[in-house]
Amino acid sequence: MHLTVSEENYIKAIFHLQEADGTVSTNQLAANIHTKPASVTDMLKKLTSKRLLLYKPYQGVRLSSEGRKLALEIVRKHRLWESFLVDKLQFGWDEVHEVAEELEHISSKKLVDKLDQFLGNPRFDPHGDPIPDSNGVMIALRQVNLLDLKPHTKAEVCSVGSQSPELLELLKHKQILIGTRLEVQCKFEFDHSLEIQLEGRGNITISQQLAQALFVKTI
Amino acid sequence: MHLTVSEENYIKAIFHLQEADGTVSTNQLAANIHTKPASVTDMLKKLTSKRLLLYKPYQGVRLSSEGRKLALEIVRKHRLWESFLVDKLQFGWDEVHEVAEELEHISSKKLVDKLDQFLGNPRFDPHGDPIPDSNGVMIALRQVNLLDLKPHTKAEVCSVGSQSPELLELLKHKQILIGTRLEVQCKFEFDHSLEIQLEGRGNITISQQLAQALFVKTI
DNA sequence: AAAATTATTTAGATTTGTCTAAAAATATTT
DNA sequence: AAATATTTTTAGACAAATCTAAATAATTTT
Repeated sequence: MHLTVSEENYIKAIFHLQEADGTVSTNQLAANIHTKPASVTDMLKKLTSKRLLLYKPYQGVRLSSEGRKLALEIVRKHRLWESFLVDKLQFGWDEVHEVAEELEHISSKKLVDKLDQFLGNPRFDPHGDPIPDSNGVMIALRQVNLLDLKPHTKAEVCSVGSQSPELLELLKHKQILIGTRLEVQCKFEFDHSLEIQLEGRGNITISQQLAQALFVKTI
Repeated sequence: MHLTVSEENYIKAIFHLQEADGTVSTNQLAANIHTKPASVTDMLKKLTSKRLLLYKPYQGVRLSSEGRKLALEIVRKHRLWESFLVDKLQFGWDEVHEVAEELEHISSKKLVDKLDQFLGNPRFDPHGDPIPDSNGVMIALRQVNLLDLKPHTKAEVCSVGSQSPELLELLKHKQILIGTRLEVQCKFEFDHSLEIQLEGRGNITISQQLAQALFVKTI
């Protein structure tokens, strides 16, 4: 099954968007891929006819198992190339994404597997995201430190790093508890503080010290 | 100046074809790129309007200096990636061409230069072809075609004239690779075949077609 | 030099992936 | 539940890169 670069980008975008929702809307995709909804509809029909999507007009779309398999291959390539760029070519971890967006479309399966081996079969990329193995199996990212959470990933607080009264006092004040859902909006290099959105509430700022004490799981 | 993959392939093909002739015909290009002459004409007009070609209808085409500069960038990328695949990922030198055809279109200049450095700034690729430096300067090969080698001159294989799988298969079978040392014993007028002695091995016969595809330097 | 052949270009069609504008379906508000 | 707003799809157009078939230019043969 050979896909064009454009088709691969749709598959990948749907994969990432459906992590959160399960089902992805036409407008969500259009915004993500920087195209118009009409173009998305066309592509959804095309990929559906290739049996890569489960698509009901007006009802949103999900990957078929075949589509999911392809998505994982693309994600694998992306993350392996990012690892290569950072570990071997000394790129900064913040400047590899764009280049990896190009490299992920190189098709040779043999290349990917040899690259994986060359890198020592890394389990995580430079951003901490898990790398699917050559069978398309990706370990679930269970608990990550809130400091390590990527912006715009939805997560749920699942543990705290200490039981100190001072910490609990602060959490109480900010009304953060186990199960609270949130999304990192942005990170500030200067003091490593985060701006996060609490589900159903507004945005708040979290200090480095506080973020370090919170563990979340992506949802 | 951003070029599509297709445009880059035309620039590269013209570069390689004009080495021999100076000027390249529409049919030559069509055969090389596996398209029809009509398609070539369209592309020549397009690339000419971008000032990358010197093209007179019915009179053939050459690269402009701007076009030549771009061609050298593509050749540089191709040969660096081939070096990477062979030296770092342990590909066989006869299986890298196709993958490098894809990798050569990755656009990041920074990537290419870091790759070059990572490889130790190699001067030649695994096929013995010179790699242009980051300023687009490529050293000339003082190499002679095996057909033109005088009998009883010792020489060393330093490049092959094409990357076709058929040729590479034959070389593999005869165990001839870059660096193999040989000496022409005699030439036969009838079919232009050669008898050559491989250093450390015996004598073998080389057809005209094969000799034509091998370039050597005297030692 | 005229005829025949070959090479090249032009004209018009096709596919892919995109777009805008309008229509239709769904969701939300009153 | 009717009106309004939003989302999604359809219809028709466009640019890129290709194709086939026909026309034209250049070259070779007789």
